[in-house]
Amino acid sequence: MSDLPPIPVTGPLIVEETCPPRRIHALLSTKWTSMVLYCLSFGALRTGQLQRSMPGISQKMLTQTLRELERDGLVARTVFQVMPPMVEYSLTPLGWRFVEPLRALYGWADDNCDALDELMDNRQRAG
Amino acid sequence: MSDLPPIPVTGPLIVEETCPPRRIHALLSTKWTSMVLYCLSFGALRTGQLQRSMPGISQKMLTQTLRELERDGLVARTVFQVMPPMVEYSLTPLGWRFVEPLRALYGWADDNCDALDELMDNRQRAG
DNA sequence: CGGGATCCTTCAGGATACTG
DNA sequence: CAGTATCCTGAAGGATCCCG
Repeated sequence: MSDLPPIPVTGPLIVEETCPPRRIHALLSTKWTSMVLYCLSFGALRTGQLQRSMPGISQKMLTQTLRELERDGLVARTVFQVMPPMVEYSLTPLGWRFVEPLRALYGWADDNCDALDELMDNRQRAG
Repeated sequence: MSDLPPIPVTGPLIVEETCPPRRIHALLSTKWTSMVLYCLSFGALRTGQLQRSMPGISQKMLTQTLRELERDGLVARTVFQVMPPMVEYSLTPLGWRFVEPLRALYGWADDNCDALDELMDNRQRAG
């Protein structure tokens, strides 16, 4: 909760299409990616558990998100050869690296509900 | 870059629809909102400057995003009665509060390009 | 239980043209 | 320069059904 004074810049700041901020935003702006990573940061989870952890996610979007995270090397998929089927998802070392900024962001949100409330109040009042 | 060991939980973690993490995600998941806030955190900017700061943004989306941020009370709009028109956008005190987690996130991205690169490499290899 | 395949809806967001 | 108004489409994402 520091003061964060404006940083004086000599020239205008340019946020290029491929700069790190834009890239991390592209990754996290999809609806469920960050939530899945966040949930898995509390421990490996089975598909059903994961779905129940995120009320509102459809079965299709859950699988799709997991497939993408798997492809990106952030999540590992472990299949247990039993009946009925049992699959477990966990973070890879690379995946763990992305947890740090996520926890920071969501931790901030938890600690600053009042800011979020204020925002919603303003939105209400405006229509 | 700490270790971030998994946090043991007694019951399953549930990320409710209205919990702070989901709310901050909803705000930042729109395409330009976070970038506008980020840019304005380096100083007040005029419309044209702002547009040039974010290559790729259309004039329509810029205005739309600014209107929403204004409505939410995160951005202030100052009109100077001159010809040609001159309008300046800046962060409100509430807006400044959201800059902290944003700078943290984007700062992390800047410091961890290699993680982002690794992710993209994995994605390429997978097709 | 996990998940593939389809179909369908929505709407974010881009392109364009016009006003003051 | 700043902003509004249309038009339009691509793609995200939800519902559903079926399979091992």
